[in-house]
Amino acid sequence: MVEYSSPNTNKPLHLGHIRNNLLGASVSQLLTSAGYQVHKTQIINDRGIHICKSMVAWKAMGNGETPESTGEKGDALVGRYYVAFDTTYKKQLAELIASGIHEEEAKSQVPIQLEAQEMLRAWEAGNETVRALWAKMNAWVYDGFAETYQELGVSFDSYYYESDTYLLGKDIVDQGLSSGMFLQKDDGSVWCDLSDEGLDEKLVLRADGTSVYITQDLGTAVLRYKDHPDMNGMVYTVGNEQDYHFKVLFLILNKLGYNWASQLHHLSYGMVDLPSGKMKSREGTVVDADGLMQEMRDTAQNIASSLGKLDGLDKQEKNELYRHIGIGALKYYILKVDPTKRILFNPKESVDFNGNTGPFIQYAYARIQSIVKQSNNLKGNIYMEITLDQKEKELLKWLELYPQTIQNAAEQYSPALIANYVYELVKRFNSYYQKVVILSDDEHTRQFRVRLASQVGYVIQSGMGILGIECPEQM
RNA sequence: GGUCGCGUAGCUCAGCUGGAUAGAGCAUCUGCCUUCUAAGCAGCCGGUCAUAGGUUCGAUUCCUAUCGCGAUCACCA
Repeated sequence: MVEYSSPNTNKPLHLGHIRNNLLGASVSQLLTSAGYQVHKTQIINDRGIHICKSMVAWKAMGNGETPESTGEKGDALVGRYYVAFDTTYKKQLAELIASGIHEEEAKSQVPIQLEAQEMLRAWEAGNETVRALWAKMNAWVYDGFAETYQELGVSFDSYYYESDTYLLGKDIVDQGLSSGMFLQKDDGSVWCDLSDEGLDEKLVLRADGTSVYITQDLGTAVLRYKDHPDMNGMVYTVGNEQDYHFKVLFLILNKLGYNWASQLHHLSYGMVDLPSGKMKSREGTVVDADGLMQEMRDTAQNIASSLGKLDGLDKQEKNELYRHIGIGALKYYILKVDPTKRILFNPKESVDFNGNTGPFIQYAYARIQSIVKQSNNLKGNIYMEITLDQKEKELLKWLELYPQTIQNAAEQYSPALIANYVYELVKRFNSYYQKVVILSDDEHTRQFRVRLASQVGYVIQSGMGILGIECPEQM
C-alpha cells in the first residue's frame, strides 16, 4: 500500500502537493512494474482548526456564496475564506494592540480566533449546524481536488478521512499501558520512553485523554493492516520535515510487537522551495497547482502553434496534446530530481521544453512512431547478417539495462532513476537518428533499424508510463 | 544547543552501491533542415566535486572534524 497526497481541506493544492502526488503515484507505478500488487490510498485532513477558520470567515463574510454561484473551483473558494480569516485576524489583533493591550494577551483575545476555536469545540461536540456547514464546505473542496487530481493524472483506490480516524489509537495506547511499553504520568498523560533508542520520551496521549498526531497514526496503521490483512508493506509519502515523526512511529509500532512494523517505509522527499524561501500559504508565497498546470498547457500550446506541426489535428486532439506535453513537462521536471533532495523552483524561469525535459523525450517518441508508421510492412522474425553501427551497439546495450533499472528504482523508491535512464536512452537514439537513415533502401537494414527504433519507442513509452507521462504519437 | 539531511560548471541537476581524462541541460558562442518531425544533432566555453585530514593500490563516492544551507527537537497536524 502506498499512501500519498494528505491534503488539508481548507485551501487549494500547491506545488508541494504536486511533488507529493507525482512521487506517490509514480512509485506506485514503479512498484507495479517491478511485480508488486499496489493499493493507492490517501488520508485527508478534513477536520481541525484550519477548516474551522474558513468556515467562520465564510459564515461572516460569504453572503451564501457557493462554487455554483461564483463559478469558482470549490477548493479555491474555501481557500479564499481561509485567507480572509487571516486578514481579519491580523486587523483585529492590531486593533487590540492599539487599544493598549499587550501583544501576548491580545493574541488570546482576537474575536475571530475565539470564534474558530468555539466552532472546533462545537464540531467535536457534534453540533448539527456546524457539522452541516463543515460537510458542505468540505464537499466543495473535494470537487475541486478531484478536478486537480484528474488534470494531474493521479488517482487513489481508497480514502481515509481524519474525521473518521482521529479518535483511533486510544486502544493501542491502552494496550501499550497494560503491556508496560507506555507509562502514565501523574497528570494522566501517556508517554513512550525511547531513551534506549537514543531518543526522548514521546507523548502518545494528552493529559485530558485526547489524541495527538501520533496517536492517530498508530491507529490508522493498525486499521490499514486490518483492512488489508495480506498486505506486506506500506509506503508513506511524506515530506522530510516529518522524518522524526515517522522514525518514532515505526519504533513504537515495533515496540508494541506488530511484526509488520519492519515493513513500513517512509518515502521521505525534499521540500519544494522558492528562491524567496519556503512556500507559505499565509503569506501568499505559494505556487498554485491549478495555475501552474494551466501555465504549462499554455506554454505547450504557444510552442506548438509557433512550430505549426499539428495542422492535421482537430481542436480537441490539439488540446489533449497540449495537456500531455505541458503536464508531461511538469511531471518530468519534478520527477527527474532525486526524491530525497529539495527542489528549488523559480516561478520566473518557466519549466523548460528543451534539453533534459519531458517534451524532449516525447518528441523522440513521436519521431519514432512516425517512422514505424511509414514502414509497417515488417515481416516475422528475420535472421540476417548485418554489421552493427557503433551507435547501434550502444543502443542495444542500453536497452538491455531496462529491467534491472526498474528493479533498482523500485528498491530505492526513485522514479528519478527511470527518468535519467530514459533520458540517456533518448540521447543515444537521437544521436543515432541523426547519423543513420533508418528507412534505408536496403531491405534487411531497414527491417533491423525499424525494429530497433520500435523497441526504443516501446521502452520510452514504458518508462514514461512509470512517471505517469503520456507519449503522443505526433507532436 | 542535540539530531537528521544537503554542499559537484554562472544556474538546474546526473554521477547505481570505490575504478581510467568528473557528465548532461539551461545560459553565451559556432556549424547542420530540397533524404525518416530542427521541441533535434554536432562543437566551443565553463569544475581545487564546500574545506582540512584519514582509510585504500585508487575517494565526488567510505570515516572524522570544520564551515555554510535546510529541516526537526509541540499536550499543532
